[in-house]
Amino acid sequence: MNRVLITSAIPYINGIKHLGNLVGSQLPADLYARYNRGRGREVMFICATDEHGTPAELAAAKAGKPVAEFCAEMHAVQSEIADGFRLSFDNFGRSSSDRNHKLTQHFAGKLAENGLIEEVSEKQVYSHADGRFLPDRYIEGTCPNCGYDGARGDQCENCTKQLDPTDLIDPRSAISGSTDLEVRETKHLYLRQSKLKDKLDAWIDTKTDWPVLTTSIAKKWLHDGDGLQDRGITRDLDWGVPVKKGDVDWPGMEGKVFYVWFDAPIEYIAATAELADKLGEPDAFWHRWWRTDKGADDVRYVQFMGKDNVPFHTLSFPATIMGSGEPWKLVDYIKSFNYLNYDGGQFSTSKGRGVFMDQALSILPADYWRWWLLSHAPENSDSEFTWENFQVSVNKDLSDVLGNFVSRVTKFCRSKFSEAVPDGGTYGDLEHALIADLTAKTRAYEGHMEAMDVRKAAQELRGIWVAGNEYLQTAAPWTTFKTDPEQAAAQIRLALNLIPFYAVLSAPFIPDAANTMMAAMGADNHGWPDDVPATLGALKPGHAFTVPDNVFSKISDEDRESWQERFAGTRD
RNA sequence: GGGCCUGUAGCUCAACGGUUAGAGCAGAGCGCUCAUAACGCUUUGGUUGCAGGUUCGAAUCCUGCCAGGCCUACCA
Repeated sequence: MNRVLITSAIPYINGIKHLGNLVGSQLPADLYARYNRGRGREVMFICATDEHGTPAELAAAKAGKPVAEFCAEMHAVQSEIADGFRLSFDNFGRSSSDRNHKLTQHFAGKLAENGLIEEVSEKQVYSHADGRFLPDRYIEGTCPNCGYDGARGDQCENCTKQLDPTDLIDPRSAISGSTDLEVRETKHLYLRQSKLKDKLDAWIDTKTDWPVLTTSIAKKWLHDGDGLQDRGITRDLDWGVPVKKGDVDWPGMEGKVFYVWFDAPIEYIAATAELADKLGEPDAFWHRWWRTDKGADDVRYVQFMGKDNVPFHTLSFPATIMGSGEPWKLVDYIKSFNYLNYDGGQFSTSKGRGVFMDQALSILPADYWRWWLLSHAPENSDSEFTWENFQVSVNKDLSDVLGNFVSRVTKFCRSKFSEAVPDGGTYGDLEHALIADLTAKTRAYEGHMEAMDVRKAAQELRGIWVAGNEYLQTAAPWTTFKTDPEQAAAQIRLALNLIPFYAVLSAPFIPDAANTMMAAMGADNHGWPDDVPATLGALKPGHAFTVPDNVFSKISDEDRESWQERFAGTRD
């Protein structure tokens, strides 16, 4: 397994995402990408913006901009924020790209050729005032069941009854409030997933090592009721991928676009092709990641996503791939996450509740967020962000354990020796015991990272940092120095060597701090410590370093309190 | 309504059916003084949501109940 293809669920274009969105896909995907690069594997890490669908059109209208312009701007914004969090995408593409248009149309054409597309005539609600068909949940009215007047066309939020838009009393458009609605006949394409049910079922059955969260959702959809249902893959919208059969028109489907969930996962492939275009590379560049007949047969493909994305990635997208009859790469492992809650409730984009990605970066460096979010990733159940927990965890782990270690070692050496690795002395039992301990811990850390056990990996990494402080306390070079400066030199030489070692191991979690540590130590070997003893001898006597400023400053009580207040209410 | 997940120390979380249920933080005590009032050591703290059952043995498996969360297919 020397080549790893990693995709993160693609964030929707209509606004800036909150920390829950970040920790559910992009951040753990980045952790895994950085780790695999660190291990020397060839990595293709892909993300993009998901730009189609009704909410994008509405958000653009609200911003008073043409949807294409709005999406271009929001893509730039999200791209900049991703950079701010040090998300190391090889490409951050756009689902509205020409590549995605072509590939989506290609897949649709192949599916049609293979008899997996069905044309269905159905009735949908059209709003004259809005000039558009309305998805069920964009229709509001009075619930026939409980009389609640804010019921949506798909479900009444008050009594939770499932509804059909035509059930509503006095229906109106949720967009404009207009009651000038009409039920119209419209033709749509359906992906005949039901024909692939057994194949999908058998495929899922082979994925015994996937998280329960992933497989249970897939199983539910496969077996619930009548089993996997066919799915509409077109919509009556202006903005999207025009419905075509490959590169030829699709009679009767003029003016329609593919459903956003049909084209979004295809963008993983398209974004890789977009990268080839940017680099001026031929199609072979991306084929070797995505076509098993063109070099992708030895690729391990891992997807990261929040639990809400699972049905599309376990069923619809694989159905698209399988149904094409072409040798496209299927996912090998799906890592899914639960939700992160905020201070006793949910993050809410509409209410502006919680911390959004841009706000997070405006108050603290990316590493603080990365560390907390990853070390508390909602892997087994929903987890909760509180400011108290955030402050205590970050101060303790990053400032006291890691940052202070770097500080005490470099400052001690500067004051007793110089700003260079001291010569003299030899390693004794204590030093060899530390090296053995760190070797074991490093192997354990690797095990957790390979398994994508994010929290366990963070815990192990923290243990590796702690081992340095334990060693210093036991070796006590400040005491040794008084009687045996040579021995103290050997002790501090080892301690100094821990800094670049820590930097390389920690880089997937806290890349900026890792760079700071490497730079301060004048270290240029970013290679993974496969050989821990050798790595801990990399900085030779006489090697110059500088004492860095505090790698992590602490979060004060005043800051915490002010942020707590600021983010409790409404955004902006 | 149905499905799935979760419930373990004050908090965040561990624990292939197998010693006495463990870590970190918080609390208490001691030590150290190189360091960002940092670090290290020791320690208090649990009827594993409740009630049954299976088993030589249950936090773990089964049944029922309670509480919280998510999903339930045209928002994405």
